[in-house]
Amino acid sequence: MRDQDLERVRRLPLFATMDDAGFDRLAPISYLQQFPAGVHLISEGDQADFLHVVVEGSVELYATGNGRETTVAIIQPVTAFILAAVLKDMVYLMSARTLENSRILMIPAGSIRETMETDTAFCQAMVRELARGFRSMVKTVKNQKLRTAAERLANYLLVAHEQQGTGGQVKLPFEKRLLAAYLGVTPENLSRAFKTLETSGVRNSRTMIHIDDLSALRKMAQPSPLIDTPEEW
Amino acid sequence: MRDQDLERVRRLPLFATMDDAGFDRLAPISYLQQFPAGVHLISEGDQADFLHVVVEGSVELYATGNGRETTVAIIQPVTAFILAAVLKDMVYLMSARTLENSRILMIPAGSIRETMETDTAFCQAMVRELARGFRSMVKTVKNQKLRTAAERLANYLLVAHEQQGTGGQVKLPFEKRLLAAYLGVTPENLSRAFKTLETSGVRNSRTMIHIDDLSALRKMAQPSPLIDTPEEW
DNA sequence: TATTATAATTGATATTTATCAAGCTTATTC
DNA sequence: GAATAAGCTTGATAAATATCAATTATAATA
Repeated sequence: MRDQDLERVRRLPLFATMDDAGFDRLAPISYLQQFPAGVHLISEGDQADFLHVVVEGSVELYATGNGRETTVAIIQPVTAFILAAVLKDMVYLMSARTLENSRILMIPAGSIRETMETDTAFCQAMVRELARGFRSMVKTVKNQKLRTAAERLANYLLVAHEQQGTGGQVKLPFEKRLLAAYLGVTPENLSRAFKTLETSGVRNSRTMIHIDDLSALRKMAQPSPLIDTPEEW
Repeated sequence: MRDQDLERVRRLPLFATMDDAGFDRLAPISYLQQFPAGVHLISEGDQADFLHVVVEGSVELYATGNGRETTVAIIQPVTAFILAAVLKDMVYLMSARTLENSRILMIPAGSIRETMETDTAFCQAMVRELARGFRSMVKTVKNQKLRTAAERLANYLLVAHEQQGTGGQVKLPFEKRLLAAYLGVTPENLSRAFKTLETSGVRNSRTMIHIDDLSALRKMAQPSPLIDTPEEW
């Protein structure tokens, strides 16, 4: 494992307060691997053997059932994912695949549990991360149950615009069909939702979005910090 | 606080491993209160000042937005709820109200956080409970995004039937309009979903449901342990 | 027991969303 | 640069769900 990657993982809030001895024990028994886009990392229903950390690239968490498939989350660096299954020594509820060339750190699940039992600071960091994940999922449930597809898209664009800080423009970091799956609609319906937002000052061409009237979009979207604000550490 | 209630809370897995000194510190500064049905306990957006535990009765966690309202969870005894907001010292993302006459224990949030910092066993119990909550929310997202209303109802009935163990019969523990909100549909649409399930051997009158053909219902529902199995401790 | 209130059902209609197919645009490969 | 593949848009139609209103059934109250 490269020192540079190790440093980036070390600085992750989840690991930042872990004592040195514990971290030094985990590093040599973990694997850091490079994957191209589209590689299957995890299958729902599989036993959670590793804690995965996205060091570079991005990962899609998705789920299937009743002949359908949906995107539950999109993981950007540097972030661990699906801690819950690891901590409870259970099966994964979601599958994962790389969206682009990605470097993934895999730490054996047993070692994570052992470290958590002896390292109080790590245990508390775990509590914060799990609480963050729980709140994030609650916001997803609210977004899905309380809003139409166009409303979810409008709010997504407002958040992305806020994060990118590029006056009036938003660049989607992935294909539109992935955004559709994430928002819980078909690609055709996402296209129609974009069409609907034209009357609220939104123009788009492929992954480039232009917001010509921010206040009109806000009015349409009715954003709420209890749904839209990304959960921080 | 009655000794009997104290004992029931003590036996909750979240508190069962807490050391005696810590538990003895929390008990005298907590409040146990009796509420009639329909009482507003928590408002989304409010600062999380207490950890709430349902000792008796039941509590609905709901959320509002865009002029709509939905039920996110229904809490039965003995269970704590919305730990995440308490642990991170943040606002509640959900509101709560009693569904029936209920006894609620309220433990000051600051004391919970302090105890977690010093009591390793309690911290680890917290990790398990938050992981359980996270997984439960993931299942809710999957249920909502991957299934139709009739499918969600069918699976709900299968789980309830399994839990009640009453050969071919299920008694809904609350009104149908609450079940509708929980499943993410209007009361009218829930009624139509029940109608749809008649061809799968389901009859109902008010809160009493009869399942005349379990295998037909299973076939229609396509249950999955990755969605339907209630998350245990 | 009768009356009133509430919950649930049913009908009609509107809206949202999915499905299917075809065409267009853009990216990739040779 | 041309051909091919993939992503996206658009049109038509079907299905799912919401809304609104009226009726029926059940529970609560007097």
